[in-house]
Amino acid sequence: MSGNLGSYDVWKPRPSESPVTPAEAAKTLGNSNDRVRVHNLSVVLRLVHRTGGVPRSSLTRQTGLNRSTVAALVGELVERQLVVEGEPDARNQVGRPSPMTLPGDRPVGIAVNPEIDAITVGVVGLGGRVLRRVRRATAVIPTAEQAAEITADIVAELRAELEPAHRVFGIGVAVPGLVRVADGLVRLAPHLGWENQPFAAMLARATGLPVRAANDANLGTLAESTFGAGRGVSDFIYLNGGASGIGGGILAGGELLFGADGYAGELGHTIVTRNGIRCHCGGAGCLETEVRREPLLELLGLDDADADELEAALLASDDRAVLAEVHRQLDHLGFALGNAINALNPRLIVLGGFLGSISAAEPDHLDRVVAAGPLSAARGQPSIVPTELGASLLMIGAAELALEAVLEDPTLG
Amino acid sequence: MSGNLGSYDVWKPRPSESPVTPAEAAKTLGNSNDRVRVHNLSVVLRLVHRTGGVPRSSLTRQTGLNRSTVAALVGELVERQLVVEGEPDARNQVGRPSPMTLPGDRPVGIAVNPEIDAITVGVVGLGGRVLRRVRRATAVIPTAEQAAEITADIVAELRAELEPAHRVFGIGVAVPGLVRVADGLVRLAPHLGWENQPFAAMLARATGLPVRAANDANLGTLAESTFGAGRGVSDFIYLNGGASGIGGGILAGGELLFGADGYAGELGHTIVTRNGIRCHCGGAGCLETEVRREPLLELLGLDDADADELEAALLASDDRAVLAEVHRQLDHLGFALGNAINALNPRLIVLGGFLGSISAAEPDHLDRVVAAGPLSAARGQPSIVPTELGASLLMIGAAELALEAVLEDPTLG
DNA sequence: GATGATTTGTTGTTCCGACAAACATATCAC
DNA sequence: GTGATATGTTTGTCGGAACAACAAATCATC
Repeated sequence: MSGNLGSYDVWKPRPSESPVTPAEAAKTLGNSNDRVRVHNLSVVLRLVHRTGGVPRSSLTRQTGLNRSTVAALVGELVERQLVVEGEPDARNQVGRPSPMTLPGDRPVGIAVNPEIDAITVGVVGLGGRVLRRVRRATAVIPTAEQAAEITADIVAELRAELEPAHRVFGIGVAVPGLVRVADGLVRLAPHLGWENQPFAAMLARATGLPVRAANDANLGTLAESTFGAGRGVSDFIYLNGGASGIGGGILAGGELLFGADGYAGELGHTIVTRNGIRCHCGGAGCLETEVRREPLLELLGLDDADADELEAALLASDDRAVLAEVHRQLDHLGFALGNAINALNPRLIVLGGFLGSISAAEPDHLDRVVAAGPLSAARGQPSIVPTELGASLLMIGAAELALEAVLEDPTLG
Repeated sequence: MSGNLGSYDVWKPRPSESPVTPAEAAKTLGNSNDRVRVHNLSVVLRLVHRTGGVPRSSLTRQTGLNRSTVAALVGELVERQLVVEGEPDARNQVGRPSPMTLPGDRPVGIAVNPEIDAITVGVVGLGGRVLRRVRRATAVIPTAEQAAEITADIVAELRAELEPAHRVFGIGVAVPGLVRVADGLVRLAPHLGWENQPFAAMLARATGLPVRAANDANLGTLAESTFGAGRGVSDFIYLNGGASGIGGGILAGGELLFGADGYAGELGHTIVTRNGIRCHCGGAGCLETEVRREPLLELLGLDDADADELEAALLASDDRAVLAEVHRQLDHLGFALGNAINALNPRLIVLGGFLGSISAAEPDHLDRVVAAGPLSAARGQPSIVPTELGASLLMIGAAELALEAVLEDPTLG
């Protein structure tokens, strides 16, 4: 129940009783002291990563480990170029100053986000720092093969620049669709027109780097959890409204919820009305068929607008039809959120994209709808807040997937 | 990523970056080797607990630990009377026979389930074995104070019988309502008429034992996960239909999902229709106002019936009105499940109580409804199965809560 | 600005637990 | 019976974290 090596962590026994395969068992051979070491290195590195830099004394407190142990751990991480020690924080406090432990510049992860009109590739260092960002427009919607090829080209160029000063630990892909996280198969990405495309495998072959893939909104959730509005919150729901629909992710018990295959969090396809419009997904009356950006843009007489522009236009408008549409959409959103809150009891709801815009346009409406939901009086309301991370959200989230390997086992470095 | 001390387990870093209080940090003092030991003891004990007994050689394989280490661990557990070694399994296999490691009889947890007309208390040993079960009927619906008093009386009687042969490690309470798991406050138990009753604290004071409390359906989920239909499945949804409504629980990533306060899994209050009947919970059109046992009993001309009798009656009936009502209820159930599946991507749905009955009466109907849901073609269907644990479900689940302390730290024993 | 209190970094030692190797034992197959 | 195989048992080794004692750097106070 309490921490193991430092209160910062808890052992959680794997719950399944699935027999361990010989291959799996073989992986666990070796000295257990090594494991303890790896774990403690991981704990320290994650703390530095998440905070972007902390005094070493703070690491000692937060991990509960001995001063000398933390010194040794940080020393090893410095040697592996995963962290650097910096000048002590200038603060008014008695006692010997403690050197800052900062994320190192060397380790980076590559983030990839294929879209219908472009492929974006980013280079992200520890601490969620986006170092580079390349957006390559495509003439047509790329096939998975084309996307892998284009991405591999960009990655090759970036590596030529980056290495050997930096070390690329892997690639994380944020896919607008259903992704089987186990092997990175894109089961269905409707807007890209991809179905059953082993995109992670393609990209791994083309680049020689380890590749992991997941749903874009799930990775957005991860990013918000580590660096954004969800920092320090162990249970929240993230919902993002984009041009291609509504994506979502669930953080539960401090863990991103993937579900059995990685398809969890598809709150955009929550059915919000029994006799609604048919959705491409096979259902009808999905949240994302009822709550869309287009009707709002049309009513506002806008051609195109990003979330900020849309929000400004909504706030400036006093058109009754606009207000009615905003209310209609917020009602649907509130319905979906109400049921999700009921199932998940989150502490927080984070809204991104145009969902943030319509919520900001009528700040109290959504709260009221949610408050009218089941059990809300007894349970209490989660706060509803906008995203904190802007354009870099997906880059950070996807890179997190790539950097996870070093964060979990810093001796890889 | 892989296991630490034995592949059976994974370290999971605590995700929140909340600063560790000095008190918390103090708890983690001490030799880290102790921690490793405690964890490995815990792993072995849990394996024995879950399986009800395994050869020691199997423990070696499953944990990935060294033979000699496992021998030492089992030895310590035997010394602490948490497990016993038995005769080797008679099997046709070369090699020296390995002694069976069986759950010890000494450690027990006490399970409590307050209901509107009775309080049930059970004594459960490791391996989910229900040793005793006392049901004390009450003339009126008990208040929290009364329930605590009655329970304390029963517990005192049981302890007089049990001790010192057995050792009671704590009390787990399954409450039909919203329970704040952190401190066992019963936030709202509508049928009992309890509101903001610190039931766990009351019972702890009255018995002197550590008490934990949680929602009954959540504990049912835990029981099904450890010993029932959900064994070995890391992502499933459990839904139970009882006389007082519909309760649910979610197992996600191998962990019971409690949410921010412990109110997660309230799928009985999923809103399934926009203009439905008002529910006591404050919402309207909740699943449990639309899907109820009473209309079925009425149509069948039954006065009262348990799940099995209801199921038999449903299967025997050829009344059109009955069928229509079953379909109506399954449609609502399918709607709620469809949205939950969409959010959580479970591998399995476990139905208990009369929900299992109506599903069994029309086996394909629910599957069809769920299959028509959003993204179901791409995602694939979870299987829908009935519960495996019968009357002992809540006893086992609640006791699990009590035994969790020893399972987590066997050196307490 | 010296002095003491306080906090933290540094160094050498100790202790504990898991592993490894060698041996012992019990079963199966022939 | 004999060999192969798997597992229990015993003893020694090794690694990592804790601990203690000391050193260093800051603040507070006079």
